[in-house]
Amino acid sequence: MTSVDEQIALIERGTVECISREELIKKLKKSVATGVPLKVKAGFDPTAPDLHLGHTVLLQKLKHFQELGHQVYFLIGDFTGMIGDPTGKSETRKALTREDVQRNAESYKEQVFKILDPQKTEVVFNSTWLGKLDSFDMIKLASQLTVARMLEREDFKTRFEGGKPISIHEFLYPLIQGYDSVALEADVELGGTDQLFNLLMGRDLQRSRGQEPQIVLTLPLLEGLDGVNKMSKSLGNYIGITEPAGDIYGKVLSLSDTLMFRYYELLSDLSTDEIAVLKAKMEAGEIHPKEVKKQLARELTARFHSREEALAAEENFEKVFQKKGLPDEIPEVSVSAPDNVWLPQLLVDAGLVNSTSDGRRMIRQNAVSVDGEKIADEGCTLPPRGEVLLKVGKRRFCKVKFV
RNA sequence: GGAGGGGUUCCCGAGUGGCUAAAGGGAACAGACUGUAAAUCUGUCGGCAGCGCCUUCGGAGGUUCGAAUCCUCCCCCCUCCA
Repeated sequence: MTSVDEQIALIERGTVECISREELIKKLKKSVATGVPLKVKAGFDPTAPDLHLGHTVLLQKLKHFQELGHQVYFLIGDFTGMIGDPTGKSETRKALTREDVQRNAESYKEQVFKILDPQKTEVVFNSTWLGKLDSFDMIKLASQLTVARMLEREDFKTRFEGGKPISIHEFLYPLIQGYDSVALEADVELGGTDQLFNLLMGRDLQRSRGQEPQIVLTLPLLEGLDGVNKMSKSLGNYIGITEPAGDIYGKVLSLSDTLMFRYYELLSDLSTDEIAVLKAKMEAGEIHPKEVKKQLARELTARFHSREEALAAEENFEKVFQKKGLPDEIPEVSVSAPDNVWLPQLLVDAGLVNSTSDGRRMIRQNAVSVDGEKIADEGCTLPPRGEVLLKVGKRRFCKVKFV
């Protein structure tokens, strides 16, 4: 087994906070001495089976623990998922059924094991123990915390002060998450920096039940493609790990230069020294920033696909965007039409625009081309024969086959 | 339980009877310039087989030639008091 010092070094790499380091050392020493691995917990929301790069920051850290021989508990928060979280008002979130949760869990496993070692990962569901709590237990749990304490949490506080609604059950979330740590007797829990409050809750609850409090490790939140908000599916600023190689590659390349180094720091396997060298060279004008970005794009694409696919994606990318050519794979749509087709309608059928009005706007904006010819007339119609290649803007292509 | 404020198009937010498909900002999209970077400039930003018509302002009714704007009931949110 790796020595305590070496373990600490790997564990601390890239983490924001470790509460507390002394306790962690103590736990590691004990683990080395007894040969008993630490229980490392991380929780995931069952509603989002699409993992993105933001999640991988955490997964990489879990992987580090596995490499050090510890036991990872991948916790799926199905209990909360089945209740249904009403915070996102825009789309009244449906409560998940047992089947949904099960399906999502399978999808999780598939994705997670691209990074984690399935042999050393235990997937657990919090409904296993939370489902057994009765109202009495729940109230008892709730009595352990005051409202003032709750309002210490940044997002609750801002919402409260800003006059935004907070439902009572949202107060229960941190408690429930903390209770998970009690149930698992977790030694370490990982989470994003935004989870700090919830993570600490686990410590409080464990302590109050006579358990040794878990170590809390927080990891930085990865900014999404917009460079402002954290990467999240609902904001649509994410790179999913199951996305096609070309998409991952392209999205990485569209990052801003500043954000690029953030991604290097949080995601790359390069050492901090290597990254510093790259940055210095770029600033000295020895390497073009685009080359630095390409390297990152290759690395990340290869991680979720393969080296070959990453290179193919790069080649394709250059063909399409630098030489304004055509991608290797263009989606194809079959359309049947008795008469000449109005172009805006065809664009809708091909899924390139949302409505004919939208299509007309695009034509007016000189964004539409048919077989490489820019179209200026929104009244344009096409004879329904053979195949045509439609293009809207720079990156929307579709081959339409008339049948 | 009482008093007051509010719910507007993806988001924030103006709009108190016709000039409002609805100001302004943000996001997004397109064009120019680029490195599908940033910044900047320009334009678009409900729908429709086609520019005139249709559907939108929490929901349902009503008044009116005409309603996001007025009335009634309902739903939801916030603040203060108890």
